Amino acid sequence: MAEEVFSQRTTTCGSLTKADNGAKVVLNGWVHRDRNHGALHFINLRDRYGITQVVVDDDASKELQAVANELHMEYCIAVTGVVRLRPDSMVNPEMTTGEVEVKAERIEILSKCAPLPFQIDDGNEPREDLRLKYRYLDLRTQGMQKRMKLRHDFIFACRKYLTSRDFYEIETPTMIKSTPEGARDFLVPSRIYPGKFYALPQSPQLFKQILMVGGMDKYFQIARCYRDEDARGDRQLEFTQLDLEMSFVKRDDVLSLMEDLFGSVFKEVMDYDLPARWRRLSYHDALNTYGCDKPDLRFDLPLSDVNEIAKKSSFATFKDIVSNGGYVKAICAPKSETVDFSRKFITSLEDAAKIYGAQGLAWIKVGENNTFTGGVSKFFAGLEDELASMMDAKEGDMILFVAHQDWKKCCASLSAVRTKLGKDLNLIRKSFEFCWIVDFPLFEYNEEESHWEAAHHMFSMPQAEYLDTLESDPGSVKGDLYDLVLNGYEVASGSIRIHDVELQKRIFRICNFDDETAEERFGFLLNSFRYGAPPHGGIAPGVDRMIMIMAEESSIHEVIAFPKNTAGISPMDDSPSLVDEKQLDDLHLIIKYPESKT
RNA sequence: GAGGGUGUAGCGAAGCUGGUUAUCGCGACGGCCUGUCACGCCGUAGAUCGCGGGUUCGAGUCCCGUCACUCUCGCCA
Repeated sequence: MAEEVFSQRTTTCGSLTKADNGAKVVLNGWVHRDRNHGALHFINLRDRYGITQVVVDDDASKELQAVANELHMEYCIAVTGVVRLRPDSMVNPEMTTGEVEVKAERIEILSKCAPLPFQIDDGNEPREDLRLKYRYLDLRTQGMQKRMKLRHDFIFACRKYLTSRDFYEIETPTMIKSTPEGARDFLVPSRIYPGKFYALPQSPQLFKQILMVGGMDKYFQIARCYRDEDARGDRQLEFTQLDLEMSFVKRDDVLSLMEDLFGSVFKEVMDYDLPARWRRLSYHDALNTYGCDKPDLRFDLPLSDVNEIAKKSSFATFKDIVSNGGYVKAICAPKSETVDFSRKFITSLEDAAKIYGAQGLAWIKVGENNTFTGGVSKFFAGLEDELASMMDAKEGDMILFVAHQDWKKCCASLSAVRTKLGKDLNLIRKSFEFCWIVDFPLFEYNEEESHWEAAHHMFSMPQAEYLDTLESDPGSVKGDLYDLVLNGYEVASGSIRIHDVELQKRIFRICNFDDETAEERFGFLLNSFRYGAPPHGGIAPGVDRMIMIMAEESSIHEVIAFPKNTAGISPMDDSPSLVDEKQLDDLHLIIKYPESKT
């Protein structure tokens, strides 16, 4: 190895204070800004820890002046010099190191920087694909540095807390057997066994259950999960879960552990005090009251059932839908100082509703003494006081209605209106509002394939009172399932699991897996249950989503070091990519291209 | 699979109902500058307006197609 190839730092760029006055130091870092006054140079030197001002004085040697003149932004340099106090009038209170500067005696250029494809930290954020292509530059920005720290702090705090509660961190395989339900699997072809494939796990579900059978009692893992589905702002094809599982627990043990965990983590990481216990809503109540199973509780605006009064109105559309067993729901938009309930605004709300299946959005403006104007007001003649009182509507408010045959579509459409109102009317409080959604239905009917399937997954325990009616009335069965919702995002999902072979088989059968298929697919799980399986349950918070919300971002890309774009491509390393014929041969694969491609 | 939005110099943007040489900020390059901290000042270069076709005397602008990115629906136990 070479001897000393560069002057190694004695401290970082965020640490010097006036207590260090007179100290000889070496700093390593990047040229953040370079202010050249001819004979006088100011260089803001940046590393992960902060920024320190380096000065090249007019008394500097010719050599030092020459090097200083050569510098450009993002050059990686080593500065040897002496810490000194800035003149009083030159102190920069904006910088933590603003009371001092380093008078350079020597500057070494460790690595030059090519002309930048975009500027770092100048406020003009480039398009995301460019940021992703040059992620190593993007990561140097203050925002990314801050979010990577938040991510580390969050994960470390989780590890620490769970360890204190007797959890073991255990890794499970990332090449496993493909299972037939849920999302599409990513497959890994086997070289040794032609035609056979591993799958990348969609979650460590079965393995963590088997860890419980193995007597590990309490387990967690920062687990990478893979699902081959289209991306969104809050999800991509590979993501990270804080996966955990516990033995000999009931639902409330898991819920209170999570409350304690995040209470501790939010305090430690953000100095934020969460309530000790969080609101619980049944799945049905969440849909009925907020229209969706992941309500944003940073603002209220509940939905109301107005079937009864709709029936009494003279509006044929509502009456028809109600008499055919459909639903009419309404929401009251509070009077706003900043937003005018114009035709244009109402249309924008209607557009939001239509995305989720609403045919239209009916509206009424409430005036003085419950006088109704506009929209469908004339059909509610004589019902003004009743409706206004039911909706708690006051002068200046607007009542909005969605009517639909299908309860879920009615809820979802009006929920979209609620969300838009929250944003547009500026009703969203700045806070972290957790809530539990519990009592999910265990099964949903798949119309296309004409059979029942698991609403979450097939390993969740039905609630005891439904054990006798699983087969006769699957649709009404509620499970010991729970979702954790934060600010309108689903951030965790879990359940108490089945640990009994016969019960598990009954669930498989209802989901259209005969015993033979179930044994073939899930035999290893069923087998483990034959050897003294403990009651167990768990949950898996999405790490990316949690940190995204904590960072007040709207895309998980902002909290993942190297994310894929929405098309599943990584612009930096250009994956996915073609491979050599030789590699395909080794894997016994022949590519069958779609017709449109070459 | 479907819909919306965006695409103008290395980056971020402006460019109105079509009208001369496409504008601004940052950056790059050259020069000046002793207390800046988004330093300042003077100057220079840099754009087939995503791509293809059409309408028109004339297209960055209008129309059709296409590609890329992005948001959303479907999908995501």
